[in-house]
Amino acid sequence: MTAEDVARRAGVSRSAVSRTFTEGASVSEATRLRVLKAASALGYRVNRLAQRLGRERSSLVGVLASNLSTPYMATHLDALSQALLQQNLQCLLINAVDGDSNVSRLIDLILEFRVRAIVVISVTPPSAIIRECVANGVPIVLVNRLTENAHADTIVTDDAGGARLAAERLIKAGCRRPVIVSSATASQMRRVEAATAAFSKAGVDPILWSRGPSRYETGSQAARELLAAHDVDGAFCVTDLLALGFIDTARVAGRRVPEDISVVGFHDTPQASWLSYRLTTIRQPVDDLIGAIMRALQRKPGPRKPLKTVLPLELVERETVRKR
Amino acid sequence: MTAEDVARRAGVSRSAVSRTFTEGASVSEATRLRVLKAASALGYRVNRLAQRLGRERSSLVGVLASNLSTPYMATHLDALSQALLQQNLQCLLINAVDGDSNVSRLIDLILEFRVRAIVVISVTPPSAIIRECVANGVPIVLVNRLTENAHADTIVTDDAGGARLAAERLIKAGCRRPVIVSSATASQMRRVEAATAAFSKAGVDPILWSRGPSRYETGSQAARELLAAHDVDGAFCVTDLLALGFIDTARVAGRRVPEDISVVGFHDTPQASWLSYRLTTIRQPVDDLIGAIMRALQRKPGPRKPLKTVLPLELVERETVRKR
DNA sequence: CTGTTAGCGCTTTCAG
DNA sequence: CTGAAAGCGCTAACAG
Repeated sequence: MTAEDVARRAGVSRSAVSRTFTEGASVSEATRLRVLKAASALGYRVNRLAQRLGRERSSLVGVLASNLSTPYMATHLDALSQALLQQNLQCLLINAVDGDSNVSRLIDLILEFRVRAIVVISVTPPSAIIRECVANGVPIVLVNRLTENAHADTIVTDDAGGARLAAERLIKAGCRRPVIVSSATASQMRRVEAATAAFSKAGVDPILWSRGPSRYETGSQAARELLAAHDVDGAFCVTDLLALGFIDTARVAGRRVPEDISVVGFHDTPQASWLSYRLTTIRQPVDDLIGAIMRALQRKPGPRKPLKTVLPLELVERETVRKR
Repeated sequence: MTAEDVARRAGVSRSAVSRTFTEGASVSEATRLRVLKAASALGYRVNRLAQRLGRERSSLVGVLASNLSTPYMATHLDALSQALLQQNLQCLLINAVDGDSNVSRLIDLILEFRVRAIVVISVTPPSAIIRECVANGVPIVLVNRLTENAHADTIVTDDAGGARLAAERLIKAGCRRPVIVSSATASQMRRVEAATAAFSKAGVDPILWSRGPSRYETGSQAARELLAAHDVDGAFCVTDLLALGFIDTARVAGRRVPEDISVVGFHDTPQASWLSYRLTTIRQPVDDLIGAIMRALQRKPGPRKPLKTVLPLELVERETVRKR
């Protein structure tokens, strides 16, 4: 079913058909109706590929993500894909497997679809490919990736500030022998550094533990190793998932949270508020994040100053830090 | 940058360019190299839209989902999108908001992209639109949606069988006053029915509770209401999320799981194995599910018998059912 | 193996 | 407001 078929059946030209399906084109109500009728009779529907082939901006947005099953990423993707749909944008999802071998190739793949823009979550593309996107007129927005690249739009949450909040809370609770557990990704290391600095400033010297992927089991392993070897009274886990694993195995080992060990997480995923945990954590403002992304996508095409947004984080106080 | 530009620079015809980028086309190594060189110098990349516009099958697969942030859906989507990428298929993701107003419109939207196939998870499209897909030569595969429609490929897990397993386990544990908690979606109701039947067969008459969305909070609410009103000794929650919420608030209310109440979930999401829960549940074989989907996508085009797959489920025994 | 020649389905000037 | 005509970038038959 092509526009031609519809035109023939409606007894008009194919331009007329095109026009009735084009927002704000000039067609008389009469022909519009005839076309519409013919179209629905024939089950015609615009071919977006051919449509895009002409000049118009595509409605496809490439989304490069990874670790989708993680509560944190899942929440993000959910919100993002809903927002995209609402703006009449379609989401071309590429799920990089965790040890993102060649991100460049994946972005390249996305570019082949002549997308309107690319949103990158949870992986870091090399600077060269970013430049290439921009050269191709495809804005690229990096979420929570710090990059030196001056071309990409970047939206980051204030990881350092959040980590500081976490460390300070622990200090205020009287922790003198804290651990910081992370799984060594770039954005996690930023949190580790900032927390370490905050602890130092208060004269306490945290033990650093950093290993493996960002999973519940990793937090679990951290607790097993750390509690056996050290006399720990507080933990900043740079991810809720890590924190939950940590808490559970600490409890299995007979430690009480928060009485014996205070724990602070990061993200405020849904699980953090579950009654078994009531985790004190740092809230990522998902809605603001998505809002910023959408704003970046809405910008007019053409050469523009890249957008640099940083979102503040806040502590959400629940029950895994000792009161005093 | 078009194939034409590359051709000019390499001093060949545009067909030569096309051929070097087509798997298994006949080009001499010499021209292939020259084209490749010119292409990379120019930063050329195939335009998939135009490519598809010709005859060839698209590599786009439409995925219609919803509730992406739910651990269960997140796990699925993660696996599915990885599998697609691995097969060189791209994923056009449409996230229907929960109360899926007009699924038809969304499928229609997907169809506009001339996808190779559509995979539907977690919403149920009307029969009419399914027929339309098939009429358009776009196979549609329905995951865990029972439908009378004879055209769609369907892949379902044996919900009834799984529910029976759950009920039988509870009976074996000696539960005489069980509840079944669900949140009233179609596939959940199938589980409710099968479990009810299994209980009846053993001469026990379960209390049915069915309300709200499939969330942790719903399970929590169920526990609050049911435990206040009835003397419950077992619960089959038709979703892990429901089960987890149920367990947590049961414990807050002073009931011990499994000593006072045995609980069985459904799905075996990652959280089910967390140490705070160790939930006995029914395992959904995600890999098999994905495997079946991919198999459906791989099928040759053209008129074919729809594929009907049903996957068996199994009980995974952990620690929320009383031993005896 | 290679170039030439038609399209694929749609949008968009440009005249009428 | 409407139709005719010229592409958009690519692939595929068809001769050489």
